[in-house]
Amino acid sequence: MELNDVILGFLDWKQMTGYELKGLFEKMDFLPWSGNNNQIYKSLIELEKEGLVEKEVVQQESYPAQKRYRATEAGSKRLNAAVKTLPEETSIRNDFLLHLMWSNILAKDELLSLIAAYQSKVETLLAMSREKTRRKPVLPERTEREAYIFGMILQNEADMLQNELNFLVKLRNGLSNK
Amino acid sequence: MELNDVILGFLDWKQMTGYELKGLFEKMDFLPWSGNNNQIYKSLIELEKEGLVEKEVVQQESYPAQKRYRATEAGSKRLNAAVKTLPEETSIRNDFLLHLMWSNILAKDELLSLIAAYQSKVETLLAMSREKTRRKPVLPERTEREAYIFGMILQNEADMLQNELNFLVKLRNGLSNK
DNA sequence: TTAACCATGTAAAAAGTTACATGATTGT
DNA sequence: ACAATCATGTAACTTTTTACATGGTTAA
Repeated sequence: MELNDVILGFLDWKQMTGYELKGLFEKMDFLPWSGNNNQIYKSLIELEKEGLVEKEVVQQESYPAQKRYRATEAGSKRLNAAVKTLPEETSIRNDFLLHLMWSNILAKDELLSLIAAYQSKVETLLAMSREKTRRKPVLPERTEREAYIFGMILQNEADMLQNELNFLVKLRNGLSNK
Repeated sequence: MELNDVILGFLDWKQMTGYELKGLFEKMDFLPWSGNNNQIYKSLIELEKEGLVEKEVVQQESYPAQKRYRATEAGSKRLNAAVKTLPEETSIRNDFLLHLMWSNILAKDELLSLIAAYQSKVETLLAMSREKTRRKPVLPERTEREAYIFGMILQNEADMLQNELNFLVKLRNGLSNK
């Protein structure tokens, strides 16, 4: 699933502008293409050219005109096909492991404080993740099943972080006598 | 830690060629810059220009000449500094979650078979990961501590996959009555 | 004879991030 | 006054992946 497919999913859920999409991408950390993501505007133009979305221009008094997009029939079909493909394997980029890899040049106390520093970073991220799950954003909840699924997706991030913490604890314990 | 720093780590461990480095990057899945990675040659030239590595050209009868690199004093220093920086947060790219996100358009049996298909993929990856850990490649084991650390790094991949499997099982259980 | 290995590199394309650019409005 | 929000886009840059390019050797 690439960026365009995910956008298609949102626009199949409800009509919205590029600006609103940007906000959603920012909030949902499990989506790649985060940060200051203006490729969305380019994608929308592309999707429209392919006939997968259609737009409606809404003039406003005080703000610039909105371009409100929604998925077309063809867009829904394309989304359906994309969802059914076999998901790619999860790719993880763990910078901590790269540090650990060459940590032999560190003294023991330096190594332990590196681990401690990273661990507290992960703990902070976990707390933030839980907080975000608690006051969850507006999510598609068209059915009970969908509501459950989005709950699980939000949960997943915390699971991963907890797993990382477990690893760090194991690591420290193993290091204590070395 | 960027590509050049990781290369520096290898060359601080022992002298080797770009070709050998390529092989190691391919084997170690926790390293980004995998696959057919020829940027290594460019990096080596760059590192040499910066005086962080030095090369020795070894002529061979039947094969092309080898350029054997090793880290310089300055290279070791740079590596040391890089290792001490606070590691970046782990970034995960989970394509399965993107599928799940818009799986509302699937019938229940379609959803379950999507999950099953992905699960068996993860199971295969886990088996492969364990197999790789069993007959581990030549790793730096300059000290007992380093040997332990590389063991843990290899372990980490399996941990992550197992965690993903646990998530999938939880998901299926939760879906059974929806 | 075909694939894998040894050994080096260049080039192009794709994907992703960051910065630039504009400009009114609303809340602290 | 300053930051954040609303709203759209372009441009440049960095990173990563894929393909091209060469050419001998060794093992199944």
